Amino acid sequence: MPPKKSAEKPRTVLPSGNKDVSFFEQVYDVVRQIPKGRVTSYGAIAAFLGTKMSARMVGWAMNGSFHVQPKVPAHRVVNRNGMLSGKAHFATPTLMEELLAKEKIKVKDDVIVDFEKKFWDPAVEIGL
DNA sequence: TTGTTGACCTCTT
DNA sequence: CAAGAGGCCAACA
Repeated sequence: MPPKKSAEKPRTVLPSGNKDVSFFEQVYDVVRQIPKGRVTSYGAIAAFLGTKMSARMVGWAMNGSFHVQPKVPAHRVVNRNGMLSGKAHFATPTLMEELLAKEKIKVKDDVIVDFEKKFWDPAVEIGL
């Protein structure tokens, strides 16, 4: 085989040698701070980072959170409506519900019950 | 290289 | 009240 430099595929997240903190790292860090039994929304994280418009990026970050370490409790992150929008992206479509059930979080019709009560605002907990 | 898609949110019609 | 479009950043084709 000829000398091909691009032997490995580009890492989805956390490129090697990148010392600078990326938007994704910020998301992972915040999600890891989510206490057990609590949940947050993509927009809340995005807003805490500074731009609430980047809520989409938060979702993309979650996509790579599965192969990122330490593992990120992506099941604790839902959309603004408290709906398990990303449940289909988990290992199994019921995994998210299962994990939330272990957190004593009730899920009804793919929607977290008392979402507002279990809502964890990073801007208040971490934002000081 | 450009163009499109994506686990969203908010505003406007 | 409901539906549509815009906008952010990154990865994939």
